[in-house]
Amino acid sequence: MAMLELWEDDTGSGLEDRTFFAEIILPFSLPKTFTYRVPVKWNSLLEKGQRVIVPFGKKKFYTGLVYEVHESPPPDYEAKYIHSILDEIPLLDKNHLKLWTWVAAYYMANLGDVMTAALPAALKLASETQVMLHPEAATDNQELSGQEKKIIAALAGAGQLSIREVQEISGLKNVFSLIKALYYKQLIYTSEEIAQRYKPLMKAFVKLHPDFQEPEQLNDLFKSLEKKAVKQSDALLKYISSAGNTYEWVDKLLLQKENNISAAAINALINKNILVSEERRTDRLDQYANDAEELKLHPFQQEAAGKIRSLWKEKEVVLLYGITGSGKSFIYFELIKEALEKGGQVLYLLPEIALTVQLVGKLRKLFGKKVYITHSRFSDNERVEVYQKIASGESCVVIGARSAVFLPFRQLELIVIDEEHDASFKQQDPSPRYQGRDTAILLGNIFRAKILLGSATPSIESYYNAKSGKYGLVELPERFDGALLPEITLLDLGDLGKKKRMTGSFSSPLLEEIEKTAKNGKQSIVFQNRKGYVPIITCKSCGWSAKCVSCDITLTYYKAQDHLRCNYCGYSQKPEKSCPACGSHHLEMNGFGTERIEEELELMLPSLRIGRFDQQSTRGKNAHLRLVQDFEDHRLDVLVGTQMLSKGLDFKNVQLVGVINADQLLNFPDFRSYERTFQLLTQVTGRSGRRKEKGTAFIQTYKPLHPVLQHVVNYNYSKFYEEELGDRERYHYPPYSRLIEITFRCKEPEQLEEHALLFARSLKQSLGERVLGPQTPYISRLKNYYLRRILVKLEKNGPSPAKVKQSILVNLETFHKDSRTKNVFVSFDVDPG
DNA sequence: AGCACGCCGACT
DNA sequence: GTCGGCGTGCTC
Repeated sequence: MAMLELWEDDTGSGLEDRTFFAEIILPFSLPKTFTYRVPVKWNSLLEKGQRVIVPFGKKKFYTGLVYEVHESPPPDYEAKYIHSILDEIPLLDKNHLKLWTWVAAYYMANLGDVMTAALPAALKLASETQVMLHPEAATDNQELSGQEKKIIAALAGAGQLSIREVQEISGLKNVFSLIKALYYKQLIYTSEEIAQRYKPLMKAFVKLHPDFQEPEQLNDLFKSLEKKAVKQSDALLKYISSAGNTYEWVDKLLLQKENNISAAAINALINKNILVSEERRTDRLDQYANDAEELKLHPFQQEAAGKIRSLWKEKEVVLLYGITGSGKSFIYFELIKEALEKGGQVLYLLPEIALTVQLVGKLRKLFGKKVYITHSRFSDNERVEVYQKIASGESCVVIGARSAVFLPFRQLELIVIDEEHDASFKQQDPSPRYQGRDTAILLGNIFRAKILLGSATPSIESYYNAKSGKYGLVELPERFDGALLPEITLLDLGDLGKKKRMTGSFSSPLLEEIEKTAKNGKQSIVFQNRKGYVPIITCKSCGWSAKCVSCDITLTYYKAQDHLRCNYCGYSQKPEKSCPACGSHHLEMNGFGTERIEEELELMLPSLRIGRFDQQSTRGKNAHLRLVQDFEDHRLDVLVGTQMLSKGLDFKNVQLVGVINADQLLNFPDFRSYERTFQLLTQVTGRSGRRKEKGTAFIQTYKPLHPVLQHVVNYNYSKFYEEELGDRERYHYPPYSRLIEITFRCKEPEQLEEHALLFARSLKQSLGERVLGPQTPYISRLKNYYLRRILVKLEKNGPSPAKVKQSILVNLETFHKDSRTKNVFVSFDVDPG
């Protein structure tokens, strides 16, 4: 434990004779905080929001966070002592703890889950078991297995190893039991050590020794070096030219690289005490010089910014609704500039950080060094540095995905949430399952910061909030620079089929237009929202179809790799030659994925250069960028792709967008499907046409009268919204509700069915209309279990999640007593809405 | 997250 | 007969 800083005794504060206890959050999914005793010497030192090291379990030590300090000793156990304090100044203040508490309660997560999500891994230190050879170990006269000998040998070589390292070196699987055995034989001993995980980056700097700074002395020095050490004299000269005549500190590596001088020459100068060297702490974050580009707004953008400013006087949140290409970003930039001028911090939230190169570049040109980014791709050390920068209270803009809401802001002035409707603001998988957008709004409220939501296709809930007056609304109905919106046409697949005007997936009008567009030197985008070659393989004689062994989802066939894969879990297998159910060889490929569309198009229009843009074709490190570049530089005429095409790409020369089949989108079994379809089609078709040229978009469909498609064609967002909301209310899905998901799990489907139905009935008696289901979930099977789900809506003004959960649990208990079903398991989760 | 305890299958 | 699989439960 030598690495831990120990604090000085704290006597004379008047608190010496009192005993304090602290509620500590531990970084695991545990339902409560744990009570630890505060050593008397830290009575006045310990504060809420500090990180501490505490013993937990039999021997481990973990980083915990002080949630509360009080004086009530726990009644039925002896509290352990806090081992040490990690932050003298609390890392988090009451604002952040308020956010954590809110997230945990609102999304039914544990505080530990929130802590795990909120703190960079390098700030969560934990002890590791170190293994050492016992000094008096008599290795020779003991009977040891080969595996044990291997471990002893490894330890003899290294002296001390962590269990992890032992595992890596020995390559053994059962290290833990072997170490235990060796421990009992008294051949080794163990201890717990806490490793510092954040390592500051050290850089060497050099400077001319003060003894040589006078001109005559320097002259003498050069004279003596010129004869025997030409390289050194040269190096010294280079140093002087970059350090200037005040002989400043110069980055040693940079000096070497830029002037092509060897490390040996500089080291020799250091050894001779001609140069002085010093290791200095530097940060890893990109530091860009401020190019100080002037921000110029068009009058209509000025006007919109003005409207936003005045709405902020009454409302915390403003929704900026502007179609693709309407110039939203410059309005963000203007408001960011103002926030920075006030000395505040700005959070710029984006759904996914991957496709933001253009944005980051622009922000750096405008705000230079004040721009920081956080990524999931950033290293632990880099994340800690961004975290510390924000915690220092420095005025800056941080660009980040949803988890950036947990950064330790001090002076938060503005939050911009771009592409507000995007589903990836929702964290679905590990708890806390939270909606990043809504959490950001709460964060803004806590800090009294202004909040700006932006989208070309707002989510139903935000649009509703804006229309109902909860948020301010600013609309940009026109395209920037007077550019025209594309003309969207629906092509009736049924009708065109009857008239024999279809070739494979392509209707004649679409095909002709693609050809014409290429001839005119313009580009086309073909949108098909399915990966792979075919999404389903079925048996013609018995109806069997290839499904994933664990997910109950049909397997997609990928032609390039000649295998079937589950798009949900990634399971893959070789395609069957005959039907495994009936033995028939009549296996049929149904439907079209991007691979197959690309292949068809290549056959029909062989003279065109066609590319494919989906997860497969963009997998490699730079494949994605290269493909985008190829298309941008017009080395391709057509780009076939999935919904990846809708994300933030801006192709200037695209004249035509073709949607292969809109029905697939309309059939997606999810209650947000129409909204998503509307958004996706609006975004994709919006990629067509720029500047003064009007674009064209064709949507092929069997349902040309479908209201969603009609609204897309007419750019009729409000109308779409009215109908959609009406529908949702009819089906008891208000657009903004969170749902408690009660999942029943059982190996016997009949038993599960019966159990879930009965339970839902009894739950409906106490909770009424809020209970939905049992649903047939999209994934109905998981490994060898069958799943059934009951949903309970959580209304904004209804009882709290905890209360609702409590009444569900009470119900469940009585239900279990009555029905005696023991092999049906129940778990709880939240859909963050 | 660890780690202990406890109960069933394939092995020296 | 035992090792070792992971399901369950506890940690202040």
